[in-house]
Amino acid sequence: MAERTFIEQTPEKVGEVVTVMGWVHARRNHGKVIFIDIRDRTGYLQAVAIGSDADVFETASELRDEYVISLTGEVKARGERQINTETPTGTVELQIQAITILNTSETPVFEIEKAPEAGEELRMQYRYLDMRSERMQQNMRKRHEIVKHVRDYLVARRFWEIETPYLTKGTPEGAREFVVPARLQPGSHFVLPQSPQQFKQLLMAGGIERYFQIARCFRDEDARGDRQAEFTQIDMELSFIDKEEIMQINESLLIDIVEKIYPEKRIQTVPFPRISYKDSIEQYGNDRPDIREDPNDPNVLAFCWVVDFPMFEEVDHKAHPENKANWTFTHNPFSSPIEKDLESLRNKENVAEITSTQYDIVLNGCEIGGGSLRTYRADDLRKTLQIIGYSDEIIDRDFGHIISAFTYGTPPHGGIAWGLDRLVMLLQGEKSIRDVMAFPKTGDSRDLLMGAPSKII
RNA sequence: GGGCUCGUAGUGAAGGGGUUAUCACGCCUCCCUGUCACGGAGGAGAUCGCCGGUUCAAAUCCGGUCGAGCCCGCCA
Repeated sequence: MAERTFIEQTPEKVGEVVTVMGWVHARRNHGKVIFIDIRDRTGYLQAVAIGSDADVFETASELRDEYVISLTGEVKARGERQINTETPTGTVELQIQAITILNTSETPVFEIEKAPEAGEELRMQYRYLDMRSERMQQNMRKRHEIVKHVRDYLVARRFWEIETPYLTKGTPEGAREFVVPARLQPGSHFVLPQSPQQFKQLLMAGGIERYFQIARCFRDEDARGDRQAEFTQIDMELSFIDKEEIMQINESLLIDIVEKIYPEKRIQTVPFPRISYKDSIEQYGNDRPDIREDPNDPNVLAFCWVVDFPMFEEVDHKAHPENKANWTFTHNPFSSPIEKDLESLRNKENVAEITSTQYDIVLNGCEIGGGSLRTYRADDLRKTLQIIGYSDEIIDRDFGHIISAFTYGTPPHGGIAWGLDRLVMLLQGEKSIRDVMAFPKTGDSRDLLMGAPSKII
């Protein structure tokens, strides 16, 4: 193929003969002159075929929407009265010298330009068409930019990007897990991780010191607008660190993302306000306060931290009749209490008063992440698990690996995980995380494009 | 597991017991040398999600079912 010029580059190529490749976005046939709007990932460009060039004109008249074409021609400056100020390439147009049809297309089931108005079922079924729309292209591009930015930022701060297994072991309690039969151990199964929580702590035990991962997580629960069966966390963990440092790194990173990738948006308050769990419940009625002064301003980002969560809460025996214990953890059993409550934990007294080091990051009333300092001494983890009613047998069976690790010099550590999909959703002004995922699933977790799940043949 | 909303040409919507089932966009044919959501003329395209019931008559009312969305439960 000829060397390709991206459409966004064409305004600087006046007078040059270039080849652009992309999709037929629109065509306007005026009898003796045909205008083709060709679209690639970088934009649209008007190309012109005139009747005096019979070969080109004949091919141009055969083109239909979404045909994939290669156009070679001279980039010409438009006359003053023909400049289109609506588009970045409106100062130029391509005088077509050769057209190659690389592939044809059926009439799309919905018009690409109107994809956002199409039914969501159809958009998911024809995701590859939906994805050509400006809206989805922007969502995918911005998501990429955010992830790239996070990577660069963390790597520059001595984090290592490490992958943890997707085929792993179940953990009791928590979300329902996806199960994968283990062929080589009939009757046994793997589960897909709800989060890399235990692995990242084991990485700290392993001396990695600073880790991050763009990690897929799996939860076999009913979906919502902001919940999918599989979703992506930006997961990180650090050793020899205090709470303040972790919050500071994350706060700076979020501010940096907004400043670099969303310069048109404004963060309502910097540094991010910190609200205690108790105050949040009292003032906002929940633990993800929407502190926006003007909730109708699409460009305002109101971040805040919610801190001082209780470590334990009383078990709701109606919702969890199988749980005979009196206490359960509010976030996860691996969070450490704050320093002054460690004695209570160790003595298993004043349980209701024990405060966790947990911190949640909230944006515009939506929880986009949470973390804590972790318990890193074996006895303290055992005490925590005992408080929530686990016997020593269960603890050794289900948590033996991590308790063992803690007995071999695990450093103090802590971390956080962001819900990437939710963050991108909020930054992009979308109402559903489905719109910032390339291939989302329906509310009952089916993939309409692939037809999954399906019977194994 | 529960509640609510929706399902009508390819797409998005209107209609709400008797209509030739309406509109916009798209599609097809023809005309058009400056449009950029081009324009003009004409045309095709719908067993009104599916099954059953009520009725002289159902897209319309009722029941069920399937599919989609939202919410509650659930989401360490």
